[in-house]
Amino acid sequence: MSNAATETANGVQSVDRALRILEILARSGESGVTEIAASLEVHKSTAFRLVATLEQHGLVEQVEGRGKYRLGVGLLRLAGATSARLDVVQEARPLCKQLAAATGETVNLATLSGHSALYLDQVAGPSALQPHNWVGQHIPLHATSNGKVLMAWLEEAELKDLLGRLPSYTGLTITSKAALRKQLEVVREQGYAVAVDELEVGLTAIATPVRNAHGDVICSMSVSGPTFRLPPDRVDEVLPLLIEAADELSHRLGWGMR
Amino acid sequence: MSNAATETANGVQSVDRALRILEILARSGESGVTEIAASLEVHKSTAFRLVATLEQHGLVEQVEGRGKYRLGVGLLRLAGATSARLDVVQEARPLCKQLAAATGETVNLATLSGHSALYLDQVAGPSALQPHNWVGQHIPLHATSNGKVLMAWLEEAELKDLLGRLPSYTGLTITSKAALRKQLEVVREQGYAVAVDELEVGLTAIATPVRNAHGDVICSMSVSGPTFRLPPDRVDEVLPLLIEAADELSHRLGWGMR
DNA sequence: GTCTACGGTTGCGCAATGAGCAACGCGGCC
DNA sequence: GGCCGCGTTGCTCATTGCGCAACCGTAGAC
Repeated sequence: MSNAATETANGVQSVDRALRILEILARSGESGVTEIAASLEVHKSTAFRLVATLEQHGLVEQVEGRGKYRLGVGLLRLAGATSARLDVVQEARPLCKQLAAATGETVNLATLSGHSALYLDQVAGPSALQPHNWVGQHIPLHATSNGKVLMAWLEEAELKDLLGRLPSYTGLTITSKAALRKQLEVVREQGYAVAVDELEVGLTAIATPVRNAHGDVICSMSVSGPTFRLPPDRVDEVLPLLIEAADELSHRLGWGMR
Repeated sequence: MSNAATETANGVQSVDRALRILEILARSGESGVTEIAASLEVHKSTAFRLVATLEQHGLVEQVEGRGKYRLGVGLLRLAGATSARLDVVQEARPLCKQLAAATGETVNLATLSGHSALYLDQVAGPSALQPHNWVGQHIPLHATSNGKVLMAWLEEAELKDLLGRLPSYTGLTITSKAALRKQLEVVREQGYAVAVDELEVGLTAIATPVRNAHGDVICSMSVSGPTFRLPPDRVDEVLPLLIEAADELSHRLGWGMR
């Protein structure tokens, strides 16, 4: 009967709508009820009730009494519980902390998710405030050291699927497929990837693979910081520390035990 | 105040149930459909359909084909969008204000920065005796309640790096590393730190830790005032208020639930 | 200062939709 | 092999969630 427009295979309608509201808010940052209702193609009141229910659970909150809605802190609690059960993150946390302390820079853990890199965890260096929290964000693969590492050990078929458009973010972003493939070759050979000013001018990052018991690359660990603090010779200093930490993590996940 | 307890208030029933499933999974780590249905006091099939809808949006995932369900990485993505705009100071402000009003003393928020404590925010109490504004100032760690809290939960390596010279400011300043370590032990045990006349004669302060979703101590909240207004018995009165405020802040930042 | 418009909020009644039931397939365990 | 427990699915009914329309703030224009 209901040959709905988009993918509405099955599922509970109102729940589906509620979850779409969360996604809308994630994308827009802030939205009003009317705006949400328009996006969902439902009546204002329907959208309002859904939002109200989400609000009761702390997943959304309204900004300043009367006004728009945005995602709430309840999500942080849920996400905390999520990453707590991801054994990789759990296992990695002390290592990341130690690495962050040793290098003074920010350490990230990223994995492949869809067509981009999903940042699983972040430990900031001793600098006062967290630079920019990337946890949960999807970051383009071709412009980051993490992304290069995650792609480098993929099967040809999977890789091909990921290499779509390669948008440019700075003058140094790799935008040609051939050049990227060549890069990945280098990454595979040397066992790590570097990205200098490729995603953002002034941002340098180094990444290495983390393997599970089967030897699959399941995520990548990176150290990143402002380019002026991470010139080539400093990168050479940090690299062994990063590799040591990532190898230790792989080891704890069963890699190399046989 | 504390959510989750009050149910069946109003809102969209199916959405409410779906969100409760998320909370159940956050608490249990993994649950089967039958188990969830029992918790919700609904039929198995109902629980299944709700879970299936959550799964379509990546908020839950089933472990290994046939089996139990757990929270999914989609939550990390949503949480990423949340924490992108999340600012500790901003989140803390109303709580600090309330605490300042309740205690009549000055409330501060401090974090670790290099080798000292950086004061992020300050809300003065209504008293006539206004202390000078510490926001943006770097204050020695070993002579303040905030500093002790910030050090108490550090890794040994990081702590070692911080314990250099311990200059004396008053007759009561802790200047021996052994004594300081002992003090930190106490702080860890009792969950708060006190400093009386250690930085300045006539200045008393109490501080408690604020944690993020991972449980890391990211900053400390303190109440401070002239020692004559904060004798030991008054400290005992203020303490629960401070702890409540700091815990609430931690809660808003995602701590708890595990 | 008044008027208008816009956005969030709420009571009401109908029917769409989500919940319960029961049956099924599939493992694991006696 | 048979039993039991699990997740999963078709069917049916009435619960419940939806659309409507009216309400009530605030904000901006004239």
